[in-house]
Amino acid sequence: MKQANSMHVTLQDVARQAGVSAKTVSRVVNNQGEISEDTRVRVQAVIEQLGYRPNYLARSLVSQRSHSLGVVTAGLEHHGPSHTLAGIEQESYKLGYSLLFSLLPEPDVPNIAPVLDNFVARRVDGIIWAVAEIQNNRAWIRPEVLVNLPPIVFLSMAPRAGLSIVAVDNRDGGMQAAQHLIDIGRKKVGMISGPLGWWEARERLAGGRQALEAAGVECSPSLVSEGDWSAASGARCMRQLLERRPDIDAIFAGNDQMALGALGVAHQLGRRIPEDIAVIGFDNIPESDSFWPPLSTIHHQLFEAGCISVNVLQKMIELRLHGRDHAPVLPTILTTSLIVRASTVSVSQLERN
Amino acid sequence: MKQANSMHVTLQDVARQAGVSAKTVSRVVNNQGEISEDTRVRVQAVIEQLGYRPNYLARSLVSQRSHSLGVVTAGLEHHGPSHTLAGIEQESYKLGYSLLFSLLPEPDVPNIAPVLDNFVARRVDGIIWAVAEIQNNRAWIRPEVLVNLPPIVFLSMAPRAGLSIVAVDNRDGGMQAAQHLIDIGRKKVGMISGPLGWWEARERLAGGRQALEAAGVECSPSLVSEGDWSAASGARCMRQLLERRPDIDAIFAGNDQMALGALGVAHQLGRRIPEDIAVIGFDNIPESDSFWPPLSTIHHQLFEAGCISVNVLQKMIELRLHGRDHAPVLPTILTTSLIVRASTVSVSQLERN
DNA sequence: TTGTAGGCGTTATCAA
DNA sequence: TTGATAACGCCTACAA
Repeated sequence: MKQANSMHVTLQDVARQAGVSAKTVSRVVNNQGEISEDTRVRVQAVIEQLGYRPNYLARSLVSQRSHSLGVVTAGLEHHGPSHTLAGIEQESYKLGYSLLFSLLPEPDVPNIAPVLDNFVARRVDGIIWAVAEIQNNRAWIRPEVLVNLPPIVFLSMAPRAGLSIVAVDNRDGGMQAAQHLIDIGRKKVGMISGPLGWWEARERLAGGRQALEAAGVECSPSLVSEGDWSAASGARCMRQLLERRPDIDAIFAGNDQMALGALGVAHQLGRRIPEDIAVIGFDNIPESDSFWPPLSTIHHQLFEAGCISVNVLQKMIELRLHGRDHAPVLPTILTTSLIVRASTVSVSQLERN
Repeated sequence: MKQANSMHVTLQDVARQAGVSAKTVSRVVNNQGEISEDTRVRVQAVIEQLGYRPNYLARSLVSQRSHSLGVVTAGLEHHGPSHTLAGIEQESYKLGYSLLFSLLPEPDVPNIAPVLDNFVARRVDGIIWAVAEIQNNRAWIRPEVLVNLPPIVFLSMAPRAGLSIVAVDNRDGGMQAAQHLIDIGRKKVGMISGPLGWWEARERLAGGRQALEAAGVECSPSLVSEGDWSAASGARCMRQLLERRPDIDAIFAGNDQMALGALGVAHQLGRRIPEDIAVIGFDNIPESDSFWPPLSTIHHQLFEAGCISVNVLQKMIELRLHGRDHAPVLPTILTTSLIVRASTVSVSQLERN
């Protein structure tokens, strides 16, 4: 007799009640194998009557697949990570995976072993590493570590042999931003970069530099200031830059928040935007359209990056299942696009187009 | 002989290699029971040599606890949900729970059964419902449904008998905001509310109304406009309000984004902030400090709400484990605080304090 | 201090 | 079309 205090009805309970074997019930539940319409209906009825809910833990134990993915991320309060996570979740759901979710307190946690161990212990089918590349926080990525892990996809890092990577083309985005400032005739472009420990910040800055140099526009250290992504730091950098170089006629900020801070300082000092100083950001956060004035910026597809990473991972999982491991992996690079608004081009000019 | 193609080393493998029983290895792994230092060291060595990783699925199967929590949320791109989720994650990690994560595509998905079924199938120990209360998207919360579910904590909804609820005091926050505008002598307060299908939006608006009425300040429908939380909608509402009531001398926006939109329109129309129009928001998003001018707003503790919800849930889980179910549950209501910045009080006045 | 037997809920294999 | 039996990896009870 089954224990009465058990909260959950089991396959066995259903089988007994329906007068069939456990395997038969299993077949009904999984819609698998040939079953007489007769018994299938009868079993189905008992399932509903008893309120049977399958136990995926047990199923995973025997099938050696958990149908779950581990996701590691950090800085959810920022625009990028949260949008990427949303994409990851949606695509995972579509493909029938559940998400096991780990949030690092800081992006450069020294010891990530516990997180990975937990994923392995719970037998996730794959892992998505969605933490920004900062300092040497990817030093743990070594062949001897990876070999004991399920398939992994890395988001936002420089291409690297043997790794599956999905990234936005930050460098090209930086080039587009600077090029736009050049195109509207600016000659003294100040750059407020993100923290240079971040790969993405370095890329955006490098892209900006590249465009300026190619156009023969000044690009000296006195025109660059390093922020920390926050609006407050953007304001700080803006003040510093204007002090050093009062002749600045344009600003390329590493993200929209810092651009917001720069705008505030410009207002405070009575500089007209865009007449005196043109400002462009990066990210195209929803609010940037409502800044004063509306902010020109670089749009990139974070949500899509999340979706793609899941699909790539899914393929890797399938490959491993079929024994064909270590198929050559190509990095996926997503392109960016320029959004022109009133912070770089006067309203009258915008309307003319 | 153990299959060679198995990716994972098992307890048995370790036991064989170490020349002990599986149970002994288990004891070492779980640090439980008395074991001679001798064997413990020997077993530990084999564990590391073989790279043994315990299988939590199997452990959960027998122990009837998964040490995982299911979290349902929506609208991660917004400030509130992402911060709450961060709090939930951090606290869960501290208490040794992993997070199973579900993101609803919209806050009012008609059929949430699949999400709950998945959680049950994976035998989560508890569930946190962190979806905003919108329209009747909580209609599914019925006793006959809840009884088949593990313990659940609900975030952000009106107190309701028999449910564990953690919520911010949006109404009091709304009162604080309006009271501040009254305190600085404003007589014509326009209100830009969030979408009125949202419980939180209604509460904030109701709080504002309550304060205005109590102070004998006008509070007519012509002074209220309904946005959708977005900055763009804030701008739209602001224009509408100023058209209807050119005499408006203050704005209470239901969140900081809409306040941002309102600020933009004010600039566009040449109204001085705060001299002509004082503006206050709600949420205290990080950027609000860098708006132009810096935004007065209502701060609330979303991260903490997440932490608390996990602790409440943990207690419920413990109770159920000890057979004492259905202990009386009290709603946890978090207080808000007023942040005064230059959008309601002139800079000179701010500095005087 | 250590080992044995049995079971957690499910699926795979092979017979019937 | 169905059913017995044996895993899956681990833990609890009870013995030794």
